Amino acid sequence: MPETARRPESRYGNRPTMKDVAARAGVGLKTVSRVVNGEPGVTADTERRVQEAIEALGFRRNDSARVLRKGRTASIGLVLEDLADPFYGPLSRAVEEVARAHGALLINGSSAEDPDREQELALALCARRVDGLLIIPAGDDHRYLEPEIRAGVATVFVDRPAGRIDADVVLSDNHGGARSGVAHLIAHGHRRIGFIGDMPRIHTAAERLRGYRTAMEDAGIPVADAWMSLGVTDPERVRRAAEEMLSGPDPVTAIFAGNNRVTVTVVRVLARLSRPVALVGFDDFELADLLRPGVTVVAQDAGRLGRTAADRLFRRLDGTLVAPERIELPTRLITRGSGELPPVG
Amino acid sequence: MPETARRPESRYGNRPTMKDVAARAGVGLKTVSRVVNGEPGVTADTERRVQEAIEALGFRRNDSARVLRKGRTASIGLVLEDLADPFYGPLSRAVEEVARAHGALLINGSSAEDPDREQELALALCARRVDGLLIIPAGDDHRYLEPEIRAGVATVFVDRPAGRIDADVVLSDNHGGARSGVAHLIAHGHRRIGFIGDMPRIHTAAERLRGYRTAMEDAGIPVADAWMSLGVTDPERVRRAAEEMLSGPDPVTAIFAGNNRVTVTVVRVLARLSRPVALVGFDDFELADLLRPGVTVVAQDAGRLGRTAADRLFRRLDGTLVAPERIELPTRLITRGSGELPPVG
DNA sequence: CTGAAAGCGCTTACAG
DNA sequence: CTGAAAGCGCTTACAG
Repeated sequence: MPETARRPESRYGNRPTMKDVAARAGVGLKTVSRVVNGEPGVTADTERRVQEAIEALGFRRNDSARVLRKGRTASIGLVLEDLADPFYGPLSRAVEEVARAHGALLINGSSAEDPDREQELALALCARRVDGLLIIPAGDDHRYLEPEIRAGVATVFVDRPAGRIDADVVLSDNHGGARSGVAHLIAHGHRRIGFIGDMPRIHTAAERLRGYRTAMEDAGIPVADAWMSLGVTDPERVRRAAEEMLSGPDPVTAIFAGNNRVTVTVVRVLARLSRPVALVGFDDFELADLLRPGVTVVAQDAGRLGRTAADRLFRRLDGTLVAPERIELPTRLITRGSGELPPVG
Repeated sequence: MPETARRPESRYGNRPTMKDVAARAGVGLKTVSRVVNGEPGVTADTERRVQEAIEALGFRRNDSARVLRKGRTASIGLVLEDLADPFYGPLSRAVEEVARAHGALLINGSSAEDPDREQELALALCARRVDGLLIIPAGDDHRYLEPEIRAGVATVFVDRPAGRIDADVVLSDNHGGARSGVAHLIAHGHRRIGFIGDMPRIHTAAERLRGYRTAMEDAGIPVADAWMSLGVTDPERVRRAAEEMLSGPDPVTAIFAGNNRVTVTVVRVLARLSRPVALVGFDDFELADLLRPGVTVVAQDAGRLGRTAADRLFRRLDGTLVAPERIELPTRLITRGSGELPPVG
């Protein structure tokens, strides 16, 4: 017969357990459980003795053990691109508030726009048995989540739709927003309009490019290849793209920037230019109104995106919902000056 | 004899367990465990059969159960003020990268600058048995953590020191940074300099005010009470504070802003003013260089703050460290124009 | 190379 | 009002 398994080398020192509390208070384990969880059916005197033992021992319930028995972890996961990006901070914060209202903890992680890392993170969260998963996808194939979803992990995609699986998604009207932003430039007399966006495999980038094309087509303006540049949002790449569009015999007179990272770099390029170039950016950003000229943007509400997705997730956890749905939130054009400059050159 | 306890109403559906995999593969539980964990001592043929069963069943190891047995959760917690604040995004991201390098997951939560909420969050993380805790404190009494720290939860404070307990802390040189920023204004001829900061109970706010006082004292300039305003960083409060200092018979000719939230609001107030007022802000922020004038700041490195604290936490988890230490990181004055304006009025 | 038994710290479902 | 037994899904420490 094997010896009693020795206690694992724990970093927690030897934390007291309910058993220890029970022994000290001279009661049964279940009574301690009742007191700890505020369940009824314990006399005031017994409760006092248990409380004293808890404090003397410095006991804190081990929620890992609790989770194992109960089946729900009261936690949800959020996989996003990069917490350092000002777009995701408010989004994550909004999700956290909804989670908190439901008594759940939020675990978020950054995919760094790497599909492998997205998968690794999402599955690690599943292994920790989060009740639900919010994903801002980096990749375009999410079949790896099928067993998890089938096993009951509520899943909602945010900002970009899932790839090759049917799932809830909450996103902004990227096509319509870009279209209206570009139409705004056209209305102010521009015809040679550049588009600088994120990598084309990213859904939002592709949709915004499509919005640009639609607006140009609506106005009957043929688009030159040299006017469109998609790629990483690294400042160096964006700067070069902008400079190319702005030079040569037929430079663009206006630029539509595909996201906040791009807009900021383009603003820097334009600031060094002697002639005025119009600019509309997708995504609002702090201080956009204080620049000269103020930067006209197509704003989306990151907080609302997160809140809406988290609400949907918890309704799924409540078992209220059935079929996956696509929820599209409107964008808003905010004019501040840069988008109203007339064409020059 | 009681019946076998029924399976709890799980939201996970009925996920397959190692036992199910073992049954399907026709092997013992331990063999499945070996395969899942990549342990040696399994023949290629057995391993293949187990892998097939895993895939057929859609098995994923339950890390909650694993954690319970092993004692370490491979996760750390980060309690910060507000994830939507651009200062904390990069800090959190830096911590995440260090955690990832150590194979740990990061759980972060916002205290919303509320001491009760900080405590609630920190203790919830302890109940989930995070291996370590990184705290940007909202409160000034952390004795509630004593039982946890004694039980082995590695704890490192970030940005602000712990209150009433002895613990590691990694912070910026708030006093020295503010002092140099104010000295810079004095060097440019200012004597009537205002200070607008966060609530005085927040350590960084108090230290930066102290730096302001030191610089003024160094220069032999007596400070008027009307020149100092501390409180919430709500735009309305800050705006009023700035406007008061800037009006009256003896208005200030320069303002030192105590953090990034304050700076942004002060910039807005100054933009509407007809006369130039000098400004130096604590904390750098995006686009500070593109404003007219560019905003001179005392910059701290949020990413480095997070990285340093996380490194320290993991060294504590390795058992390398003993006595709590205070690590102070230098700040850097970045001149961009607003801090070099001469006094007017 | 393989697996049965015991246990991690809780909760469930009972019985008294 | 109270508590003993069984079990959540794994890993540990063995023995074969």
